[in-house]
Amino acid sequence: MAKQRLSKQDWLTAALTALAEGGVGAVAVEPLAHRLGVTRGSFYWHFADRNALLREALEWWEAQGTEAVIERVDGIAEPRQRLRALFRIAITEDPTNGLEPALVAHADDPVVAPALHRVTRRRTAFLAEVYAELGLPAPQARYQAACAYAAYVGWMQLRRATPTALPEIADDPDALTHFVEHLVLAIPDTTPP
Amino acid sequence: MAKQRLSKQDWLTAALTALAEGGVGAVAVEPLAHRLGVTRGSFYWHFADRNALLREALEWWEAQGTEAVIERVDGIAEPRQRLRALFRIAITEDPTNGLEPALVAHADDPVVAPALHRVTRRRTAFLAEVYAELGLPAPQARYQAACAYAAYVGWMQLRRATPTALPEIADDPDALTHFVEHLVLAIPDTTPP
DNA sequence: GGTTTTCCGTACAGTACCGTACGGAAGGTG
DNA sequence: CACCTTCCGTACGGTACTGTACGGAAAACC
Repeated sequence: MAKQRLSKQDWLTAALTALAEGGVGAVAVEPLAHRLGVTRGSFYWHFADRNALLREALEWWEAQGTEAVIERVDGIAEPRQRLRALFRIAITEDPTNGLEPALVAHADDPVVAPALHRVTRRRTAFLAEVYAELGLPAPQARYQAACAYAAYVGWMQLRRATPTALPEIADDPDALTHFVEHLVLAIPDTTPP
Repeated sequence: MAKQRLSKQDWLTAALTALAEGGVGAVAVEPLAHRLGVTRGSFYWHFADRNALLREALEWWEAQGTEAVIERVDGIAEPRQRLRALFRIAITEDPTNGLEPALVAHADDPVVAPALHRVTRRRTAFLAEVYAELGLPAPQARYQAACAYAAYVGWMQLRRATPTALPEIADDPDALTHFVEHLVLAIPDTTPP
């Protein structure tokens, strides 16, 4: 039923799945081999060691989960529509659900840290550009980008961790709309009375 | 220099520190014993096993990090001021920084899941109450509570994971103000044109 | 100050994973 | 069909952790 011979990509996708489910510690050669129906002999032909698998898996995620999405929405002329499309894609089409919390939990890992750093910078920079295009001055645009990205990250996190405790976050389209509009509409004046 | 004899609480705080730093997998008896300057013989007198330590540590965190904060701000009459105080306390006075991402990353853990569930429900319920007090109808209040709590969770997560990639999130008081006001000011009308 | 309780060290299996070395089967190539 | 490359299984040693059993020191009590 399963493939007899595995490719490198098979191991990468399996690693990303395990990473999203059980964190960095779950990216272990023996359990993955067991799940793939082979022995560890297969792994050590494709990869040098466990860290190599982790590094390559993160590089693949970095490309698919960031650059690909940005390219898809970069052609939308109207900034607000561009933001809406971006958030909706990022939230609803996430192929590796729950991967980001797993990475953040091991942000001190020497393999995880660089990938996380690059992705965060790339995404917040893109957001800040759009908010600036909407008329916010540069510092405000960066603040707003940080807020929006934090909200996105937290949303993904809660949806994965506690879907039953927060039912509207899982499958309520109205809640999603509320959330997206909350991110799109930047608040101009924030000085408390 | 270090205490000769340890109490149960010593193990609990050490477990929470390790949990915040290295995730659930880092709550291991032998490394903790080494860090505390004792052997594992000490541990197995205080606790039945590793899961017991994890469970009790989470219960302690649950009480300190949720109920205690809510009680502190519950006396503030003005709802907006109550929200501001709540968020500022939760963000700036978090004693166990980075613990939540570690928990979310192992949300499927049978010990972690119940604690996470209870905390999420308690916090979002409190937020929804305040937003309702601000005039939002019940569903909107719940949506807004979910948004605000997601933003808070993501903020804590980013601050711990990528402080260098997002410098304003770490130690910029203006960014913090922007963020808090972004959460306090609920957006009434969200229908896109 | 002797006894009891509290706490910790030591020693012993047992488990799960890593990485290496090597042999051999499966699959393409001439 | 020989041959060579690609891929995988097996076997070995090593590391790190878990939990248990038991003895003994350190504090507390009267």
